[in-house]
Amino acid sequence: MISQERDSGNAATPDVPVKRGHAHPVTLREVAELAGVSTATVSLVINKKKNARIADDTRQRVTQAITQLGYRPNAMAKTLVSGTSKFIGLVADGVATTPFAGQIIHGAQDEAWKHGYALLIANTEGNQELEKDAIAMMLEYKVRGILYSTWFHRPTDIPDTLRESDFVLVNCFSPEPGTARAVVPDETQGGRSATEILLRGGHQRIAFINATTPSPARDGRLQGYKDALEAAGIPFDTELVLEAYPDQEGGYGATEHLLARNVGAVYCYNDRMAMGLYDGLRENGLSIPDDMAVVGFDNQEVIAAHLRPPLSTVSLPHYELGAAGVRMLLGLDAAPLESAVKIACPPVQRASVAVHSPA
Amino acid sequence: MISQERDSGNAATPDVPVKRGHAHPVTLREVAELAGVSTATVSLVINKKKNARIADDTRQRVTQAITQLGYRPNAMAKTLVSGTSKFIGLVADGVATTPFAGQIIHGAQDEAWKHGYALLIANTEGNQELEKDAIAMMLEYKVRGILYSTWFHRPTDIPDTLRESDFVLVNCFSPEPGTARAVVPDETQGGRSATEILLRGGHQRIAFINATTPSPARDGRLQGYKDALEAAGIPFDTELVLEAYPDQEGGYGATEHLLARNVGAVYCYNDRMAMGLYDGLRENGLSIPDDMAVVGFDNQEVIAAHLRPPLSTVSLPHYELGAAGVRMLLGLDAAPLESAVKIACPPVQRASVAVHSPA
DNA sequence: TACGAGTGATCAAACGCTTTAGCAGAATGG
DNA sequence: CCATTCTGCTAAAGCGTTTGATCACTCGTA
Repeated sequence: MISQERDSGNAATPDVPVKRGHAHPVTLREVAELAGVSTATVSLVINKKKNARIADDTRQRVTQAITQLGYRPNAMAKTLVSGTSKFIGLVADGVATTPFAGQIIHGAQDEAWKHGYALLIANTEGNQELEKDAIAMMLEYKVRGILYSTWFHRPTDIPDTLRESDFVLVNCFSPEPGTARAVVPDETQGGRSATEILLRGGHQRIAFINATTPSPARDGRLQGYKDALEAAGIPFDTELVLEAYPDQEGGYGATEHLLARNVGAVYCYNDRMAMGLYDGLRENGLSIPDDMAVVGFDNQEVIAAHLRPPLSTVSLPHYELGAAGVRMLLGLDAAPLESAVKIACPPVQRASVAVHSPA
Repeated sequence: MISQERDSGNAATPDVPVKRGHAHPVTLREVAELAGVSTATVSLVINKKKNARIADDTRQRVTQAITQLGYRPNAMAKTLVSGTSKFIGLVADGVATTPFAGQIIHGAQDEAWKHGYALLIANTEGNQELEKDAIAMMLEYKVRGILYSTWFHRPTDIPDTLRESDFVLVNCFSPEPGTARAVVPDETQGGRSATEILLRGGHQRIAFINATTPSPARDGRLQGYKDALEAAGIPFDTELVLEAYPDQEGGYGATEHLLARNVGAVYCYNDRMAMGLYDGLRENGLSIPDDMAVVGFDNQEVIAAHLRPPLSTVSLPHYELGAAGVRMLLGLDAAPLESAVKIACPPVQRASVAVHSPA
């Protein structure tokens, strides 16, 4: 005990806050006693209450006592008084699992932090039971609100308990419109941007390899493709829309069908398909972007930025989704109930599409 | 008031818990009043105190009141009384950012949940200031302990404030041994396993493309390679160890040097290098695994499982790191101070190495 | 009959903080 | 010189739980 009295080597600086390890935490009262004031005064000083009248001298003594004791407020006690915590809950059905969707966490965390909130996360892996428990836990901790997110963009049912709190759907939306605030990626604009990259590359005959799996992404990305063509005055040709399972194998498998279409450019439903397609094209002795210009979708870093050549694509704005979700929750962004707010999917140009030098 | 008595449209099912939206939350006292008992009794019932004597009849009335009111305990109040919360803090320098390391979150979350804890996460992106604030926040919320994690395996300094709480280093370790509990991947065993995949494939002359960037991984993976060779009675040949920047471009760039070595098998420092190498080999008209057997390291799902052919590799056990970290923190796993606990990197065999049929 | 033991439930303090009403004294004004 | 205002600070209630001490009974037993 005695030997613990001073930190070894610290003897020269006596007024340094004592390292108390896990000892009994310092409370407001102790600070008050040291400063020779009431706890009320200390509280007022700490919270810099605007209309509290505190003598400068007193203020000094208090702050001095605080640092001397190494006082740390007990957030639980605060919350108990105020009724709501500085937590924002994030329940995810797999955000932590899937690679890039972890950005939702990241964006939410950054934005939350910016406003003095901390993130309480729960990964439910789609397990209903877990999900219920997670939400219950968050409610018990009096979270300011809950972000309910999915790892891929889709409609989702809203658990009953979620309604006991403020909440915002992130990367998903309610099938019945008007019942929940939501923020989702703008698939249509994304599809349009992707197609436009190819159009700007001077291509006219552009194929689209869509996913076989039904989803808002599938519909939106196709719509964007159509929109872009229409805007460019190019008639939409059903023949040029293929379908494949949205992964590398799907993209690879689509190669022959693609080649049968006699096109010079292709827009893939996602980067993984594009990656598979790269292999397929290569096996056919075709080079990218000269024989075939390719764009993907998702901007899945590990893939897109490092394929040979690097893949032009469109970003899924996961980070922004998380951040926007938090802002909506806190009422900083408009959050219409009628329909989901759409976040742009910005195009990312890389070498898989050659720049067009108009002859 | 009167008009609120019943939920509109709910008149037929009077005993259903009232949906109270964000109204004043139900407290213990209200439950007690409804049940005609004291709050103490309600508390005892809720917490199923073993040595509390409660009449069955009373117990009934209480539970009935609870569901009728839709009571939810206030975790903050509980925590205030008990002194520590059911939170485990996770501070990460980029776990949420980098794709597969999100698994640390996932593993920690699952394990924490299993023991009744929730995860409080903070992504510091390496920002010291943020980090300090994050830890402070966690301390204020009286977390049970903190997991301090890094997105790649490395030595790390331990922030002072961290010591005010229980903590475990995850995927990193203290440069001064004996000062902190830690859990890290077993790079050496991983390197050995990777090499063994090739050895089992019947290869004798095996190159290793190591990273140029110094790190425990670089050292460990090399050591494992040496160990495996030694165990197989193959002399270590410095010539066969190349170095490159650990990404796709690095792997690609290493191709020619590799080919100059006249080897039939190569073990890459990571999957990204292997991915680049695939391109390089292909351009040289070589096929995998016939002309060159390849193994990687990391088992980065998006890449490894979907290259053509799929890549044999070794898993970085991020999920397990997170889970083990939590177990250590809670004292469920042994957690020596002297040195970091090593978690196995299990090999994952895929088609990039042909099975050896001994002649 | 009275006593100890058991039973079922309550009392009240404590957890650490915020906040409002209000008090004592100093300064100001008429 | 007294009334008023201002200044600086405190007392105390309250936030929703937990928990050890206690209490009012009812039995069985000596």
